[in-house]
Amino acid sequence: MDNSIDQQVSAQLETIKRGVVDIIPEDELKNKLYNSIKNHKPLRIKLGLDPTAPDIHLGHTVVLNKLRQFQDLGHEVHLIIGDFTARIGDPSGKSETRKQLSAEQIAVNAATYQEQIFKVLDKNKTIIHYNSEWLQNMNLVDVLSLAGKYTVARMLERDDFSKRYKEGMPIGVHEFMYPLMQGYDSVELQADVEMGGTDQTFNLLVGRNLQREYGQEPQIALTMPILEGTDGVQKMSKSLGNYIGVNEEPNEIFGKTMSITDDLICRYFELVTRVPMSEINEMKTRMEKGELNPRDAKIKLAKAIIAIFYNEEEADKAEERFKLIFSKHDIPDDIPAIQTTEKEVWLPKFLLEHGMVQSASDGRRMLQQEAVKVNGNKQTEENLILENDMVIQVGKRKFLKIILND
RNA sequence: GGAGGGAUACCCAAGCGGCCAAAGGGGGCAGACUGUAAAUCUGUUGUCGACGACUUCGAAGGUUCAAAUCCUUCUCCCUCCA
Repeated sequence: MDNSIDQQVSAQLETIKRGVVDIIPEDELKNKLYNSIKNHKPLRIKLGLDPTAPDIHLGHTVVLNKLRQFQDLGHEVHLIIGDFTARIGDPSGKSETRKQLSAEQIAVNAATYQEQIFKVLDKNKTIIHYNSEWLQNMNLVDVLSLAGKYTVARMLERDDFSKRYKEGMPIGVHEFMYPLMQGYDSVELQADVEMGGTDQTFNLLVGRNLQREYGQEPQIALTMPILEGTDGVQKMSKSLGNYIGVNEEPNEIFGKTMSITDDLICRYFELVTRVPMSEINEMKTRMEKGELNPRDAKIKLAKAIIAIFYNEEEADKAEERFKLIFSKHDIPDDIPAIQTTEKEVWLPKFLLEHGMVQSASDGRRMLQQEAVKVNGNKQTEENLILENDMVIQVGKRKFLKIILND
């Protein structure tokens, strides 16, 4: 073996191993990398996407980030939109019936998806496929031949299948087809590596086995951790409301990042940013020694995240605004302004009309709790005489500027 | 097909005729504090121009001076047996 190639392999491997849970098997990946470098042939990295949930959050970017690293190392990323699977739907009504999507809906979702994905991925090094391209045209003979390559016993290795089987819960026969379809995607693609969260491990391994059955060199299964949400306990998901979305405003991202628990800081750095590991480890020891205020580490983290989805400039602006409001308790200058001709208002209703409170009752409570400020002074009186350029603040984060029209 | 158990606010969960706009916990919001929208502590958490009124305890009826609580029907969930 060539020494300089070996060095390149080690270097690539180090980047690749950052944050991963499992590389199955690592030796084969080394070989693939070696051959790739030697023959100047990029590896084909696969990721399957379900076009049902078009809102991407930081949790999704963990995998995307890894793909980006592969791209930066010169490899090819192949995204597979599972339009065929989504169109069939999953009628096994047990847990959350998977909805059947129309072709138009899938197209819309896929477009939204891509727009968000390319905030992380390099568009020029990404190839998009739709699995209906090959799955749609299979006939029953093809399907049975595919099914024949796997056994029921092996299917039952999958956790949720074996669990449901033991508990006497129904398992639709077609459900066995889903891992096979996903695995067949790898065959069509001749994938070298397939990525996924740890929950995808079984499916990734099916792909490996199928490729072997079809006479191909099997893919490497590479799994990434499931990221905890801003609460630090449960996995990040939209329905739990503990997510940071890639499409959110820089100020929102900044604030939400500042609200994560301290022990999540390094994990976020490792999994969602491109900050070098050496730097992260240094911050970690300095925080442990008390030399580095976790708050400052979080500021750095928040800026790094914004820089990925937007740019450095937006990151700086968000930081400035945050410091102004929370550290100096000042009033920012880019607050929403409303024009009005009213002179005197009843605040509970007025605040409600401008979306500052949930209801008039809520508004009253805010006043009672001394959460309302007018031009920086506490306001407890329910009636207020408006003045031009007056700034009304509810809580720490909601501001409104009054422009009086005569 | 048979037997039983359940459905209460954003979520979990008490209450089983008046003292219930409904305990407790979680979450949310706010205040204090600080290192920050971390942690901790405190308050608050149906609506209404409001010491009162109105709507709410799976749905619809009924009994009662009075119903989340009792009765009837219906819908949905769960457990056991066949």
